[in-house]
Amino acid sequence: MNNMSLSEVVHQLMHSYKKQLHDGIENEGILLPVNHIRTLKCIERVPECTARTVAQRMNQDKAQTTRVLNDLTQSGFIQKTENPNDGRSQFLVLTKTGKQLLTKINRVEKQAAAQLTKDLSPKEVEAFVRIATVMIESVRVPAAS
Amino acid sequence: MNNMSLSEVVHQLMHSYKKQLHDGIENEGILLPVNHIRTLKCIERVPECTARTVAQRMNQDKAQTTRVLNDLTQSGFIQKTENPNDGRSQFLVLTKTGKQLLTKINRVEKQAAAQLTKDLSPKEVEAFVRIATVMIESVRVPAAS
DNA sequence: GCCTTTTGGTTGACTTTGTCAACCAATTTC
DNA sequence: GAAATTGGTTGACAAAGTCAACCAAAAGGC
Repeated sequence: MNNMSLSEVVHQLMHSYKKQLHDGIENEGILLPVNHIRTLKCIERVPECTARTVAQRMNQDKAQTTRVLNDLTQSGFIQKTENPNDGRSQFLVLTKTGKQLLTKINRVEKQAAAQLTKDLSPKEVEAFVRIATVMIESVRVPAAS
Repeated sequence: MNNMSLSEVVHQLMHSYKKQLHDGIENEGILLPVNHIRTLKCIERVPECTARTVAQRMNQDKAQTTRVLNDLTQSGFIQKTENPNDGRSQFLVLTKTGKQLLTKINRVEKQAAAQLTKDLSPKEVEAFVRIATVMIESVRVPAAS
């Protein structure tokens, strides 16, 4: 039996998943990197989403977040609108095009996840997500309040 | 509760783990990217290891594998020796320096893994690795025999 | 209220990881 | 023995990530 270490399975799972998702997305004629997709989904899910929100939720460097957001803005998938409470900040809003794209993305991601979990029970998948979340939380630096 | 999707936990776990490992390695005064470390560990574990073996075991593009191996060779951690059975191929051998480095790396990686799994039981960790392996296998393209 | 500190976001420059194509020599296949 | 395949290499590029420096807005402290 191929007995991979924890670190090795995390690497390979990441790679497998990204490839699966990427293949699915290409089949759908979408040319967006995986990270852009994660960002769109974050914006979809979080009310009054800002760049800071995305960076935090995605555990990502703010410089990187800004760049992805700029790409998505230029592609017409999102818009930045003024935050009335903070002049430095902008709310991120999905455009019509962005929403349409996300419909496709959500379908593709469901397929990718289904492919990955086809040999697993729902309980096992749930356990996996729960355990992974515990690991993530165990090393997360708490955001300043 | 923060209910992350499968894809999101995989991303964030990957990121958390790499950062943990990277921090530990930096503390040890080792300046090697995580991928180099994975490669060294692969060479340590597999008898008669070749570039092809590494690429396959790590689910990685052979061009990328070659580059990492060249870096490690130049840094004096491994050596390429002739494969008597195949003129195209070389066996990869850890040098003394490479072995010493791996001793440190194995310690750091153990610490990183311990940190990540500190709130989990051994059973949960084992379940995680098993479930992850099933997912990886579900999308792996079988290597030509 | 003014000065200092912190924060949200941006840009530059760079590293790391990953991918695809084209190539060459060695091996395998038929 | 010629054709196909394979192991490995190099070039060129994209994607993901990091660090530093910067600016304007907000918060904090006196």
